[in-house]
Amino acid sequence: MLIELKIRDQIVEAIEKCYHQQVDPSLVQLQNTREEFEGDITLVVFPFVRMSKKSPEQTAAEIGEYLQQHVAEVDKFNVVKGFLNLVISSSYWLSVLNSASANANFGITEPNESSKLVMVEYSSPNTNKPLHLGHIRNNLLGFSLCEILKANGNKVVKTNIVNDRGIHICKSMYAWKMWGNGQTPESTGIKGDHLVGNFYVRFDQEYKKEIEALIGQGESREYAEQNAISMLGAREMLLKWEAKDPETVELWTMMNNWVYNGFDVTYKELGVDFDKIYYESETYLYGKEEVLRGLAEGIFYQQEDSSVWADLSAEGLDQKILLRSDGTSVYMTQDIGTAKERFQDYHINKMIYVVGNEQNYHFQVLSILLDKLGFEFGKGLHHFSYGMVELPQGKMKSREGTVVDADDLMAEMIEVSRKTSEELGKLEGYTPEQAAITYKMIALAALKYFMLKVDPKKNMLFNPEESIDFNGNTGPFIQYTYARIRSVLRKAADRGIEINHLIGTETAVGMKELQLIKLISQFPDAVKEASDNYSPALVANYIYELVKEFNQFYHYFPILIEENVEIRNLRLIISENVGKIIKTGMKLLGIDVPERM
RNA sequence: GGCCCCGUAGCUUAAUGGAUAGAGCAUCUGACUACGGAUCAGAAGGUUGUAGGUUCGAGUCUUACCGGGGUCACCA
Repeated sequence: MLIELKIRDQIVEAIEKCYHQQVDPSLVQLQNTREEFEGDITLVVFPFVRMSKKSPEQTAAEIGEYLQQHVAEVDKFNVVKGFLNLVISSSYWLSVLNSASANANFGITEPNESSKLVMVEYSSPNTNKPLHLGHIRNNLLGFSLCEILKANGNKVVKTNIVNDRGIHICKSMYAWKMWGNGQTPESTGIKGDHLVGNFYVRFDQEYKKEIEALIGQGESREYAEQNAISMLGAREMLLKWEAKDPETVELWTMMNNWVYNGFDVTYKELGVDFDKIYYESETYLYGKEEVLRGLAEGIFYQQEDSSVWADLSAEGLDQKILLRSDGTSVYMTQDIGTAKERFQDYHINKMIYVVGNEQNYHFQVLSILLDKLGFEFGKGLHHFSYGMVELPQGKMKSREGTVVDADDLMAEMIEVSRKTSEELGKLEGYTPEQAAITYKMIALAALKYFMLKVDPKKNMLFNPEESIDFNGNTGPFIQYTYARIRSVLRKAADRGIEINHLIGTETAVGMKELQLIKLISQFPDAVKEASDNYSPALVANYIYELVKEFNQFYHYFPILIEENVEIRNLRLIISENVGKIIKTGMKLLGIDVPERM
């Protein structure tokens, strides 16, 4: 808010004039006045009593006096304990509403020539099983973060690195070859990623049986795990794949394509996308030369078995392996390589990894290693670390069948949405296609808002039994408010009411309207804070606050029926702008809003 | 065990070191002949895990402990 800057400056000046002290503007703590007190902006005066050598009350009164005289927008003030509550003139708030109203992109900062280019990596699935609830959180956070960064004037490259190689893929391949009878997505009607996932499960079942059999024959568990025939088969496939054996590569290509086609459907349904997809099969050899360079430069060291390590004890961390004794890369090695590659390919200014908090240590180490290798971006990389999604019975475990599948979850929610909509009968006159689009829009809003409204850093609990609510602090609640606003605006147009978009700054404004205008004025701050703090939840919380306030207003005050034309116009403008912010804000969360629901 | 994160109402959660810890769900009560009741209002529900410390002021910072999770792989 512009007014805050002005007031901050004047407070610094007031203290200089009244108490002859220099104050750092950052010491000036301004906050929104709490609802139970009169005022709009509140100064916390405690930090200044040492300078004034007077009581908090007296200090506040003196600063208030000064502000009232020197800032035209400050109408009056009151003092409660150490808090100076400033009342800002309604004409100021109306001018803020006018400028918000005149700006179709209110709250959004468009990128320009000098904008930073940020690459965000998110999603990053394995190709041996379908996406689940954990991936949903990752995808929604990643997508929303990108939208928020863009809304703050950054250019963004959305990227996804697909883990399409390794022993886990070979397990599915082996199972398909052994027990698949040539099944395909077409022959079975099963979505490709699910079909491949089924074979991954099948592998595990057979493998377990083999282990038990070997133990029954008197072998140790360890031996059995290493020498079960399925495991040997999968390992052989991995070797063949790395040797580029044509038959193995062909099988790998075919099954991966099934998975990609399946993922595409899920991504589309979720509404997320990428500008650039990396495949680990193409990047897994990257990084080795960087590690060898580090070794040559004495940054890393080699053990007798010729494995290469980084010593991070100076940073308070452990030893970290970078190349195996057979000279092959590990995960960390690849990440060093891909990081370098990305900065070269795109000339990005910043790299953000959307990866769960179980990898905090990994990214801490990655940052240090890149820095040691002399890459200036090492220290600047950001691990957007988010918490796990837990079920009532704890962590999701594929072995216990508690994994919540992404496709199933979305389908179930759409079904709930359809039933609710039909019961309420709000979509009469819509074609089945229009109605279907709306059900889906509502279901996804429920899911997305549910996951995005909580602080990304925290673990969250998801209860599939209770499913997700459509009432209260939810996506559909916000959509409903939007639909209502649109309905009012449609009716206004039907009745030939013309909206005058320039409000006279002397218009009489009620308390509730003022409250809403203040909230409207804070939208740009919410967008900025969401970016500064990497938190879509801040946008969600803001929208909820705004919508709750609007619903109260809507309940108590007539809009179209209001007889005073000036007030009616003001209320229409407020409604219009609240609607605009809901739409823009929800877009930042990757959520669409319907005209009717 | 070392390191890291988290403990807020029955449940899910909010709160740049600032005023009486704010919501939603669930429970109970009330409000449609105004513009959409997927709404609104009210009631009840809290020693912010426990005990100290710093501060004019602590859910927030700090120490110890208790409880939960993560991580410390020649896996990714």
